[in-house]
Amino acid sequence: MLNMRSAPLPRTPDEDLNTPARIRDAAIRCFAADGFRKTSIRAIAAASEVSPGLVIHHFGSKEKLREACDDYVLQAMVERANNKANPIGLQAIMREYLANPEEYNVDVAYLGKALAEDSPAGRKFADIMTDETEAIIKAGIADGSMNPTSDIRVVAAMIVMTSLSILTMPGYLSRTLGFEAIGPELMRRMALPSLELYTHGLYADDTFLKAARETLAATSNPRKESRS
Amino acid sequence: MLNMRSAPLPRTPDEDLNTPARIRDAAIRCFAADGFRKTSIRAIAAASEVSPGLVIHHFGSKEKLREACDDYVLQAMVERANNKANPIGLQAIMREYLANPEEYNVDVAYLGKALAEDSPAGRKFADIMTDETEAIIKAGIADGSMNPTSDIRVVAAMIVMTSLSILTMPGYLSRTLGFEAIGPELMRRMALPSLELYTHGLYADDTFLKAARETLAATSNPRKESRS
DNA sequence: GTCTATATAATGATAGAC
DNA sequence: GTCTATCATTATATAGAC
Repeated sequence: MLNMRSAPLPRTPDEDLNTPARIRDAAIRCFAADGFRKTSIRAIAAASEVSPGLVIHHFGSKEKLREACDDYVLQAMVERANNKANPIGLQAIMREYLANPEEYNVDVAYLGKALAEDSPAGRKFADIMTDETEAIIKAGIADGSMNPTSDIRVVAAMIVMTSLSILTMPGYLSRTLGFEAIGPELMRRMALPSLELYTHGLYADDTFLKAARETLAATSNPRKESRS
Repeated sequence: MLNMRSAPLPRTPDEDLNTPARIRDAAIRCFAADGFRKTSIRAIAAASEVSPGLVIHHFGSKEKLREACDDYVLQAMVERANNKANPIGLQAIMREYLANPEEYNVDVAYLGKALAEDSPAGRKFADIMTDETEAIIKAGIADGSMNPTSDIRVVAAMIVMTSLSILTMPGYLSRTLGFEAIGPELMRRMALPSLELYTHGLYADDTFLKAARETLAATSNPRKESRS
């Protein structure tokens, strides 16, 4: 049922890798730690213990190296994502975090930076996640396990944004909750209250909702200044 | 009751500003558009129609210029934030957006980049917003308008993350919902479903919540490997 | 395949004329 | 106050030896 069996990644343990792969992995670590823009070819060369020239020789340019990293990380993440069970977005990522301790964090951090920098990999990941989330919600509403909504896509986007925030603003979250960093402990603390929120909602009654409905109805076609 | 009266900002309309102020405003626009790191002194100089040397002459360094921009934007935002009414985080920002059309977006975009780049202004803004949100939730629970939770701080963090995502990932949100950019229309579309989510929750029953409670209870003190 | 050396460009910051 | 010119650093990328 769960995919806790397969290791975080079949990513070959250490340095029985060939040079391009070692450079790529070092680049992924660098990009994950400092972001693409801040990371220099020199830093990647140092991290992979080769010369800066060799990095370019194998990948052509920093941009092409990024593409290689994007592809690699995306494939790894999507692979894992496809094994995920029901609970939506946040819970899914939480489970992943809880299940896999380290190693996994590199890809997560990489995507976090990719999302924050709005790079191609970040966009693609967000889009995939949104579509999947929307499908899950649609199915949930159909089978009665989730509440209907006036706009599934918006709900999917909101849930995805909350989930992705854990990746794009890990410093904020850990600081706000008093942890040193994102990790199993923090995730465990969030598990229950987040489910409570998604189960019971925040507002105790329909006051705000009704008010908004009326406001919107009134504002909906509010006699725009004459069209002519 | 609402603060729609006061203009978006008393920020003096155009260029009856002295040079440092003009440079600062141009820098804010540049940082808001491209982020701090990507923006060069030269770009700011061009945008404010002065020489690169003058930018440094007035602010000492790019970092000091950033601090000046941070202070200015933060003050403007906090000022507005203090006028906000009840509805939590997301709704508050939505209202701001709906009330103020343009001009306001510069500050919002600035903070979005600041948050994405994890700069001092972004941190401070997020922290302020979290504390305020937590206080509002606490009060809401006390007066019965909001549902109790096992961890107010976590709920506050989640709501803040969702709200801030609109700032840190504006491209994602508009793309996902099929808009050209963040704006009143998009905000209007989100208003109702987000309130529905915060009012009724996503899950139709307690299944997941109960399951999580049991799992956590079982995992809580799961006989860690002997402590010795 | 891998390195060293270097070309080329951009950046933040300084110096000094006006 | 404002500019021009320039320095010093850093960056990506290239060239050619080994």
